[in-house]
Amino acid sequence: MSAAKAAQQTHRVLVVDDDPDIVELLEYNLQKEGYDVRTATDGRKALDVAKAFLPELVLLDIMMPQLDGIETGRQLRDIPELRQAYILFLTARSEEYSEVAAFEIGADDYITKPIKPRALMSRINALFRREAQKADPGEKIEIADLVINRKNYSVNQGERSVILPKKEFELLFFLAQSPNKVFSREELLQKIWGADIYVLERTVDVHIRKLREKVGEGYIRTLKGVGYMFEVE
Amino acid sequence: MSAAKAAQQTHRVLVVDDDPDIVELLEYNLQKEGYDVRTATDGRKALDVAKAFLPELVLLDIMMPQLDGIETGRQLRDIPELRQAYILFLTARSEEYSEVAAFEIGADDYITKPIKPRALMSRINALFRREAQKADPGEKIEIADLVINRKNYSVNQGERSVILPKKEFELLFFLAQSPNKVFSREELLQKIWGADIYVLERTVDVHIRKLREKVGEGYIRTLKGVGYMFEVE
DNA sequence: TGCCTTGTTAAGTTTATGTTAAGAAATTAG
DNA sequence: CTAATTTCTTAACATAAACTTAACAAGGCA
Repeated sequence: MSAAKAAQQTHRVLVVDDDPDIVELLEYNLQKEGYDVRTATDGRKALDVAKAFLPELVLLDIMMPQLDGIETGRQLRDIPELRQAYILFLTARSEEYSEVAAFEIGADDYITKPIKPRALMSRINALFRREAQKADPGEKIEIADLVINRKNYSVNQGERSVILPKKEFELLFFLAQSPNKVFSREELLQKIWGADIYVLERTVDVHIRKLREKVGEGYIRTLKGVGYMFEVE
Repeated sequence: MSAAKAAQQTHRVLVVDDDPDIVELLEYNLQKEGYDVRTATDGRKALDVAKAFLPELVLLDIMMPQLDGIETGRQLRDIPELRQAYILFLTARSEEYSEVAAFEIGADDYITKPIKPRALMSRINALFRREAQKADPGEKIEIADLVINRKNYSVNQGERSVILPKKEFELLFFLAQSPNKVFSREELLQKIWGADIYVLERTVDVHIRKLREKVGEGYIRTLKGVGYMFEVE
C-alpha cells in the first residue's frame, strides 16, 4: 500500500554511504516503495547530487572517508533549498559517534546498522505520511442536504447513509469541496487518481454515474464540453 | 493543594537526566506534589528502573551520553506496559533536537530548559488530571450486542462468551472504541502493535479474519483500499 | 440530419482482501 | 531448563469487490 500512496506524489530520497552494498540495498527497497532515489558514495558527491536533485530526505552514513556524515550534513544544511529536508543518519551500533553533533546540525533521527529494510521503510513512510497529514483538508463537508464524512467514507442524507467505495468517495469529496466550480475530467484525474496514473477520461463518467445512482441526481451537474461540478443553491 | 489531590492516587514518575542537579530539582518538586518518584542518570539505568517501576510518566532528557533520550524513549516503548505511558522530553532551548524522531516514538510533549519548577509541576498535574477525566475507555465497552471487557480479555454475546488472544482482543477493543471510523492498517499497527514494531500490514487481515470467525461477521467492515472499521447501527 | 458529447450498461481486468496453512515466536506446563 | 502449547507472523493461493474499458444509446446543437 505504501507504494501506491507514495506514487501519488513521489518523494525524492538521496542515499549516501561509502559501502556500495548498503547503497544498493537501500536503493532497491526505496524504489520498491515508489520513491525517487539517487545515490552517492561519498560526501562530496552527495553534495553535488543534492544541489541538483533537492532531495526531501537524505540517508547519510556517519562514517565515511574524506567528508564524514556530520560534516556532509552540515554542508547540506547550507544549501537553502535543503533547509527543510529530513536527514537520517546511519550508524553502526558500536560506533562511538557524536550524537550531539548529529542533532546539532538538525538530524531528524538516526538508524543503527545493521539495517532492517522493512523497519526502515516503515519509518520513512511514516515520516512522509505525517508530512502529508499536515496539509490535510477537512474531515467532513456539510453541503446541501448531504454530510460527507471521511471518517467512514460515508454520505448521509438525513436518515439514509451510504458508504461509498474509495474512488467514488474521493470524487464526491473533491467536487463538494469547491461547490459550483467546474472541473474538467483531466483535472479530476490529476487530483484524485494522481499525476502519474493514466486511465481514460471516460472513467470519470462511470464514477459520476454511480454517484448519481447512490446519492441522487440533484447534486452533480454536467457542463457539456467542460466537465462536472457540484451544484448547490 | 495538588499534593492532597495527587495523594488520592499516587502516580509514578521516572526522571532521567545525566545532570544530577536537575534530577534532584525535579525529584524534590515532584515528591512535594505527592508523586512517587524514581530517578536515573542515563538511558540504560532508566530502562532497568522502568521495567520494574512501570512509571506512568517519564521525564527524559534528550541529550545524554551513552543512550540518548530518543533511543531511550524508543526502547521504553518496547516495554508493553509502558506503551500507554507519557513521555515528556527535556531539551535545552538552543538544542537542535529532533522533533520528528521524538514524536515518532510517541512523545507527548517537551519542555525546554531552563526548567521552571512551578510551571512544570502545573503541567504535570494537568496531565494526570486530564487522564483522570478521560471517559475511562479503560475496562469495558458495550456495543451492539457485545460486551468487551479487558478484565479477562473476553467478549460476551448474550450467552456466549469468548476469550480472545491478546492481539485479537486489542484490535477489537481499539476498533470498538471508535465505532464507525475507518482505520488504515498502518494506523492500527501503530496504535496496537506500537510505533517501532514492524510487521507486515497483512498481519492485520489475519487477526481480523480470526475475530470475525470468533465473534461473527457483522461487526467489522472492510473498506477496500482504506482499512477496517467497527460498524454499528 | 449528422456530428459530438455524455449516459448507461455490461463485460473484462486489476487489485485488495479473504482464507488457509506452515513456520516462528512467545507462553505455559512439566 | 526443556518440552508442549498457544499465539503471532508470514506466505501462498483463492475470491470478490472495485475499477476500467468498451460498446451502444440518447441527447443536443450546428
